[in-house]
Parts: sequence; structure tokens; C-alpha cells
Amino acid sequence: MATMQEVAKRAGVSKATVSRVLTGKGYVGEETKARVFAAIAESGYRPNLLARSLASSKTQTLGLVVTNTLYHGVYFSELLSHAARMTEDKGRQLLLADGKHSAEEERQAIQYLLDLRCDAIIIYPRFLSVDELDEIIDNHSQPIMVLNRRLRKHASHCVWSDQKASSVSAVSQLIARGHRDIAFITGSLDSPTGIERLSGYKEALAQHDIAVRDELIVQGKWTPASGAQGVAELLARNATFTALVASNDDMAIGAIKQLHESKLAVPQQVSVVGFDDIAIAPFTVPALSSVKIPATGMIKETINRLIFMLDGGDFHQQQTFPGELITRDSIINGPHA
Amino acid sequence: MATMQEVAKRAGVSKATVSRVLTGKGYVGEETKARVFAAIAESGYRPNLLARSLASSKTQTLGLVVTNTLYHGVYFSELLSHAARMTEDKGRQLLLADGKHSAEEERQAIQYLLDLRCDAIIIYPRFLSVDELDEIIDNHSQPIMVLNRRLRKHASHCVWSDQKASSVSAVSQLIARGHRDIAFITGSLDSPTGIERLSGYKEALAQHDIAVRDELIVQGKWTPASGAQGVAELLARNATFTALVASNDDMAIGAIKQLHESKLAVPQQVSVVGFDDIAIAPFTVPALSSVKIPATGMIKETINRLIFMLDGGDFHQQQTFPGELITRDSIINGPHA
DNA sequence: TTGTATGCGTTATCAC
DNA sequence: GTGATAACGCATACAA
Repeated sequence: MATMQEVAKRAGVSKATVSRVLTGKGYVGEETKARVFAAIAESGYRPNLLARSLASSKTQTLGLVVTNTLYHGVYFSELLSHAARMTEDKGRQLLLADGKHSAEEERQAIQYLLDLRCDAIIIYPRFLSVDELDEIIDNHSQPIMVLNRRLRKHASHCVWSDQKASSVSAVSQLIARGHRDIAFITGSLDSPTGIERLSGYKEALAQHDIAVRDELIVQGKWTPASGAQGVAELLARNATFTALVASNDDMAIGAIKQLHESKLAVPQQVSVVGFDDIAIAPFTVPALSSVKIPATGMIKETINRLIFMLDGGDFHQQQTFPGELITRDSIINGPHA
Repeated sequence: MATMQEVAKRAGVSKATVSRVLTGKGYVGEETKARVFAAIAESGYRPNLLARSLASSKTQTLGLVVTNTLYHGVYFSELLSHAARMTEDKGRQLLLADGKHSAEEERQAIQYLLDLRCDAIIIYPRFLSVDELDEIIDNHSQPIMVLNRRLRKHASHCVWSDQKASSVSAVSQLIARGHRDIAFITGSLDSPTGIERLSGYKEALAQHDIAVRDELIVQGKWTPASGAQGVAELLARNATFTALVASNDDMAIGAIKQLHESKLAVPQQVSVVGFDDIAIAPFTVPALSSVKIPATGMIKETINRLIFMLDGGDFHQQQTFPGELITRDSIINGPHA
């Protein structure tokens, strides 16, 4: 590949001059500038970004760490597409690293992006604890933002949606409609989001003096199949319920299918609520209500804040995004409607 | 950040020795090796990957170019998660660049990864033509593989699934079941995949001496909403059909919803076939048959081939992956079943 | 087994 | 305006 040196020779100038016309910094005569551009075109020169970054100690890249297990589904693709678009709008490039299946691998992914000298890092954590994340931020000078966690120490370095509060709100609305027997399908319980949604369910019941009944709670693992399995288990227990909250839409969809197959009409007999409001849901199960977590807004705020920091700014503000319950048919109805 | 120089000083050795223990190349005494490791730990040293890559002219990264518009949906997330996993299994890192919304931007994304000196590039093209892709491969020394296109010149640098043949096969199976009035919802027609699926539909009809009727073809744009809209349009035309092929599952799902709302029973009256076999489909519309394109197999072959090339190998073999029709209820039935 | 010296392709700070 | 030249942090051939 042609280097700057070759361009310089071809144009009859020095490397320094070529660099000047490329960076736009410093004075260059119009005529020599033209010669340089000609030489660049002739030689098919392309700048070596590695060398440029090394010399300038700026890479113009943002790193994003997400766990493989989140890749599936609409929520992730939406997050990623917005992140990519926004980053490039700001004249930078998004680099993606896979956090895989453990805290250690998640840490390695972060470290990799750091080693690549990304200007800033966005972490959508899955396994790392809040304290570990706080510590990572402490130990590095690069701006780091954490999505979907409420950090203790670096409160302004995170943007989150209160999963528990959203869950409380959704369940409360079911209660307000007259439901008392509300079943719950959890997500994976090694995931903070899964834990918080479950905890919100219990909290809402407690607030309305309704006892938490273990036979109404089954464990899922985010997939449609596990949602179906959850309903099968509930029915096997002879549990009766007029409403069902699944910890995400995928499971809710699986659950609804199982309810149908078990000859239970939906939503006539069971009101179902999910989380995430995936785009395809209204077309498949119009009866499904869903709590929408505003991924777009969160990633936008995150990147804006990061860019602001890179420009030397300093944040002392924290921000949370509320989940919004998208009501379709089912939640409207009380039990036995 | 601590550099190699500082580690060397702390360990009382030269930079070269530190480099040797890090790369594992060259002889280093056990005792000094221990001193170096100690110094690394003490100083919190982290290698600068930019400098390492510049010096060694190897980045250990694979670049992947995908267009933003493909980000949505399960197909993409599956592709990406497999690509990331496989790349890291091979001891390398995956870098992602967004091809955005035009051939020019797609070209820029490729160029960016090239400028970053990725060891090799994977392109999942959306706008670039086969000839342009062939030309790009011609002009660069890095190994480049193209997914989902059949290149003319560099036949061994691509892995594709014959979209047209899959479409012919699916439609033929409908015809074999006795269907004669088969409607078709296209994808976006600026997309080769969209064009090929339509062309396969026409081909299958021609093969069975069935006239292509324009009133049975409506244009969609991949989304569930456009699928629903397509059916609405078909019905508005008073078109009659016993089967419907949608160019992907998202549109098929939207179409089925619209058929239901128009008081048409499905699959009793209309057999529906889609493409992609998205994971959630069996839970939402068990009656939907679908042509599965084996993304996993394609990306696996692609990366294997790339790694092989990086190791100095040379491919002269081309490979295609057949689409497979996943039959569920609907296609089984003939018309008026 | 270890150190020295040079190069990787830029940017950036000086002089001229 | 332009040209040397020193970083940037590392790998590596060559000496010792």
C-alpha cells in the first residue's frame, strides 16, 4: 500500500506537507495542495488509521460491550442500529466486543476495547456487578458509560430504566382492574433485569396486601419455549389465575400459545402482560400488553454524554428512563370479563 | 498508561526482552521472565494494540460490513452472534461497520475497515453490485469474502444461498398440492434478495404453465405492516387466491393478521409461506411454512475460509447453501382443504 | 539469553 | 508556506 512518503515524493514535497493537507491544519499553498491531491489520487493512497491513531493518540472510535446472549431479538438490534447511526453522525466509529457468558469474559471485552484505545466505552452489562463496574470506571481515564444499571458511585456515568418500578406499575394496573390471582414467569435469575422484574411483581402485590403465592411463580429463561413451558407447569400445578405477567414478550408469546393449546381462551380468561414491546407482537398477539423500555432514548443520551465528555465536558447529572406500559386489549379487561 | 519502556526499567531489562516474554517468541531466561511478569503486574501495564499492530502489520481482526437496514430482526442477530463467536474462537476479534443506505456508504464502510488494517473482510452486501464487489476484491490484497451474492469473477470468495431456487422450490410445492391461484408479496425491489425471490415465484409458475397474473403480486418492504398492507391491497383488488407467498416471515405474519381481520380463516382457506424461518414464528403462527436460509452454515464457512486464506491457503472452490422449506401446517393442505 | 538499533506510518513541534 | 525531525509504543533482525 502506498504510504505518505510515496505521496510526498510523487508530489515533490515532504511528508509534513502531505500531512497538513490531509489534516487541514497549518498553511499550505493552493498550488502545492493541488499537486498533493493529484499524487494521492494517482497512487491510490489510503491513510493508515493505526499509525494515525498512534501518533495522535485519538482513535475516533466508541467501543460497545454487549453480551452474546443478548444478541437475539429485536431489542438488541434496535439498540445496535441506533448506536451505530448516532456514533457515525458524531463523526466516529462504533466498535463492538462480545461479553460472552461470564463476568470474566465481560471484563476481557472491556479490556480489549480499552487496549484498542477506543476514545470512550459503552457497557451494556450482563454479568458484572454494579460495584465491579464502578471500580472499572475508577481505574480508567477514558470516559465510560454503563447502560441499564444504576451505579452507586458514578451515578452520572450510567443511564438506566427502573425495571422494578416498571414491573410494579404494570402489576398494579392489573390489580386495579380487579385481578387478584396473577401468575408470573421470571427471566433468568442470574440477570439483574430478571431479578428486578420479579421483585417488582412481589412489591406490587405487597402494596395491595395480596399474598405472594409461590405456586403462581415459575422460572423461565427469556425464550418463547420457556414461556410455554412455564404455563404448562402452572397448569400442571392446578394453579388458577386471571392474569399472567411474563418477564419479556418472547416468553409471553410462548405462554399465550400454550394457554391456547390448553383450551384456555386468551384474553377472555387470562390477561397477559410482557416486557420490551417487540415490534412483531401486535401482529401476532394483539391481546398482549407490554412494558416498553425506551432503548432508543437511553442509547441516545448515553452517546451524547460520552461525546460531551470527550469534548472536555463534565457531567454531574444522573438520568433514568421510565418504562411505559403499552396497553392493548388484555390489560383493559378485568378478570372474567 | 504504563508503556513497555516503564516495565523494562522496573524489571531491569530492555524493551526487547519485555516484548519477547509478551509475544512468546525468542528465548528468555526463567528468572528474568518472572521479573518481567512482576513488573507488568505492578505497573498495571497494558499493551497498546495500535502500536503492536502497526509494528507487526497484523491486527488479528476480521471486519464485517452489514447495512443498518438489516439490523432489525432475528436473521441479523443470529448472523452476528455466530460471526462474533467464531471469530473469537479463532483468536481474533470481529469489527463491525455499518453500510447504511447506499452503495457509496457501503463502499465507505468497507474502506474504513480496510484503513483500519483488518486482516480480512466479510461483506454482507445490500447495495453494491456483483461487479463492483468483484472489482473491490481485485483492488485489495486482504482476503475478502462476500455473503449472499454469487460473484462472477471471484467465485471462491463468496458463499451464497440460491434465493431464486428456494423460491421456485417453495412455490412448486404449493403447486404440487393443487394450488393454482398463488399470490405473492415482494420484498423491497432494490434488494437482490427481493428480486430473486420474486423471480423464483414467476419461474415456478412458468414451469407449470400457470400464467403470472399481475393482480396477484403486491409490493411490500419487509415489515409486518407492509405485509398486512399487501393483503389489504389484494383484497381491495378482489383478487382470489388459495395460497400466499410472502418474501419474508415478518411480512407473512403481518399478512396472516390481515387475513384474519378480513374474516378469512387461515390456514383453512389460504396457505401461507414465508422466508427466513424466524424463531418466534412457530409460537405465533403455527400455520406458517417458511423457507429457512442457513445463516449459521454460511457464516461458518465464510470465516473458516477467511482464516484459511490468512494462514496462506488458497481457495478455488465455490459453495452454495440450499434453502430448506420448513413445512408446518399450511403448505400441507391443498386448496379448499 | 539479552541488549541495540531500526522500522511501522502517522502527527506535531520546531526551525527556516 | 514548507521541510527536517522527534515522538507514538511496539516488533524484530542483528549483535553481543
